Amino acid sequence: MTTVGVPAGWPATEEEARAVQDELRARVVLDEPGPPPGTGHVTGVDVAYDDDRDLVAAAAVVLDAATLEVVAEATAIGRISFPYVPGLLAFREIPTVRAALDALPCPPGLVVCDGYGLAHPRRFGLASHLGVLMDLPTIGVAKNPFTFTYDDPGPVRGSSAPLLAGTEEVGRALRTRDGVKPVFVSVGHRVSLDNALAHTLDLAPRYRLPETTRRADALCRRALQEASIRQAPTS
DNA sequence: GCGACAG
DNA sequence: ATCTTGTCGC
Repeated sequence: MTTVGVPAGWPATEEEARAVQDELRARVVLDEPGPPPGTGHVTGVDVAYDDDRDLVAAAAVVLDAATLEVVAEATAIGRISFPYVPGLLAFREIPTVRAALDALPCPPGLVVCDGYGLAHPRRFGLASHLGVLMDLPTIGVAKNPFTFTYDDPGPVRGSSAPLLAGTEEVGRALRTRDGVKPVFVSVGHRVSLDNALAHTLDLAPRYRLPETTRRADALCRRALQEASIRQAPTS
């Protein structure tokens, strides 16, 4: 497990953060299909917070895309680098997530983020931001529609419908389980929307959420617990 | 101005 | 995100 502070030059205000997004947005690559679904490595990343102790725990869990077995995992502990502001989530999560990815013993392959990529007020959500900074193929799978609207997909697993910002399609609502609320998939960096959907469906054969985010979520919570206990031991 | 708003 | 027990259902 590695420890990280707030990076030098990290945005301190919302205005600075938005300016960073407006500049980095130009580097997003949308014309690559990305790794073929079902092959290679797929890595889930997620973060847990302890606002009282100013702690962030991030986890990266690498799965074999064909079997969904865990191949490798890593965690990182950091300081909270930005408050939660809708549209600026990346500034809160990226430093620690990046450290966890750097600590992996193997290449992550496709990275699956808990949140959005293109589906973002300035079309530069967490998945796109992480992808550009680390030059990795990324997608975003979110649990909520954020500010977007969507037509309800058919009731059967695999059905999808456009996720809309006005009339612009910024992602898809994808049903991963029969009759269960869909997840919201958007492209991050260097992956097509069709492949993003195929990956997400492959990664969720049984539960609503992809195994990548389920594994990463469980691991970062464990890491946060251990870090909190270490900082405030019980006597 | 008011309300909504990924995690 | 996080605070949190039991409970309804396959």
